[in-house]
Amino acid sequence: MPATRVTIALNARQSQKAPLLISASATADPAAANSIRGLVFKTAQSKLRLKKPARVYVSPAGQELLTEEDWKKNIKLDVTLLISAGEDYVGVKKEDNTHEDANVTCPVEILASKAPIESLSVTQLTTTAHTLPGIVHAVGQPDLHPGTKFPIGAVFASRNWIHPPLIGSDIGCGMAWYKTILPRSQVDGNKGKKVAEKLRGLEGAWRTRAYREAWLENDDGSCSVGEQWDSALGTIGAGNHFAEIQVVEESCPTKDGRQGLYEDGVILLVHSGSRGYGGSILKKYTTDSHTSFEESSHEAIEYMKEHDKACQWAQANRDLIALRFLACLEPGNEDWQLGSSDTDGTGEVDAAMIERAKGTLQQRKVVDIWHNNVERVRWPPSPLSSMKEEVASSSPTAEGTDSFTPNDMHQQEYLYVHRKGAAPTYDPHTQQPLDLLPLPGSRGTPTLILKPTFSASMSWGLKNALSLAHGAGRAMSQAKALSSLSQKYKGQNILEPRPADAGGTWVICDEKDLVFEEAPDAYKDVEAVGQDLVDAGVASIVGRCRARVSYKVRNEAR
DNA sequence: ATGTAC
Repeated sequence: MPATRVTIALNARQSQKAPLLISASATADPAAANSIRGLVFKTAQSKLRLKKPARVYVSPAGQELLTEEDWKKNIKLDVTLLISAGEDYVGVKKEDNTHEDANVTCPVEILASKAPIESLSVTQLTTTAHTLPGIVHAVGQPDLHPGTKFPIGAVFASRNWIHPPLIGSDIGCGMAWYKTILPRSQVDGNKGKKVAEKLRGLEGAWRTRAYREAWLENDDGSCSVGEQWDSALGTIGAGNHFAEIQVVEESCPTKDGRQGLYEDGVILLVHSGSRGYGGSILKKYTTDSHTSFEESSHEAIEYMKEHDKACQWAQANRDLIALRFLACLEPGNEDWQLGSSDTDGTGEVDAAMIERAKGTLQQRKVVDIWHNNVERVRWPPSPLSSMKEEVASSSPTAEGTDSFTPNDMHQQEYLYVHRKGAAPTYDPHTQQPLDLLPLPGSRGTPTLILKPTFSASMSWGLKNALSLAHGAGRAMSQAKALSSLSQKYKGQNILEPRPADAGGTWVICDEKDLVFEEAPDAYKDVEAVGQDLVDAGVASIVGRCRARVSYKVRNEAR
């Protein structure tokens, strides 16, 4: 006997609905243990978030299902059941996809001219901006590309509404740069291969549960989220995540001299997120039909708490990945000893060792940003305090635009800036502009060092929604890259530099699909993406780095 | 992206 597919919806709000398969083994008798009624109520609780389902009506007839006969007669393919918390049948409302808080005139900006933009991603950007409740500004960065439903490389600022799907499952994903003390002579050319060989023992869990929990302690307490997810702490993950040893090939110190990257320096770029935890949060709080929360709702508050925890966890994860890499790269440094597996043998957590490693790591850290998160910000952006000087000296013509002056501060409100693959232009903690941030290419292609711009002409960050591109952006879907690039490079090893290319990258990737899915050809030209940011007046390119060793995944058994 | 969901 096949299962029967029906739709259940809230009687009070019929736009909120969910599909339900009723197996043939469920019985019509509402009093039975395996009743259809029980199944419907359970689904209404989990998918429609109706705490106490009480009555069921058939739509559009409005008949209430009470007796076994009622259930038997009415459970048929594609019927819609309206679930009530006790209230009477409210009748059929006209199907209306537009939310009353949707903003059909929401401005949508795409900061690209040189970088190719697929039309599907523009449709996704515009549709999202115009249909989700509360969106007041949407920006497509030059790395914009289509996602399953929502675009990647996009920023959405909303009033009152929080939309977890716009951040996605990898909450807290981002990038951090750390300095190493290696001279470039140790990573250039064929030396890169030797360095790649040293990168071992990085797959799988790091040390013990007790060590992981100790690593997750921070100033605000603990960001441990339970062993189920904590066990992945210190691992890079799959997809576009990586850790990369790079050489700074050009670098222009910024005028305040705080530039943290020096020419010929060897640095480590870590791109990873919250592993399984972020996805579990998205799943826990959203259903197919319930994806947006008003800021004061209980769900929004609980979601934000877990979101913030995932961001902390992801940051601790990047730090631990860096520690594990540094233990391989600088074996003489005792501060990194903690990064390797526990060879002391005692198994006891050495708190002093953790403190020392964290301290030294923070000294090495140049920048760490989240590019998948939601942040509450004052809007419209005002000249940040460090920018006062430039405000004072800005020309009177610029004042005539929609730019903001400190006098207008009281007109600001708080909005939620949702970033899905978009880097912030400032440090959310200090509220100061970032000196630099990475715009990674892919493997052999350069990573640009960006410096965000703040000026009256881009309305102090309104134009780019206080954000920049987070990478080159996909030019091909994973499926397309896999099929076309595995053909193109058939019989070739694209994980080593070509013999003529001394400046190339040694790639560690023991997953054969990933080799092609993440090949440079699958991405846009990072120089075009960077130039679009410059042309839009939102960033300058202050330097370039090149990867020497790019670590994706290693099969240790090999 | 992911201790995926079907």
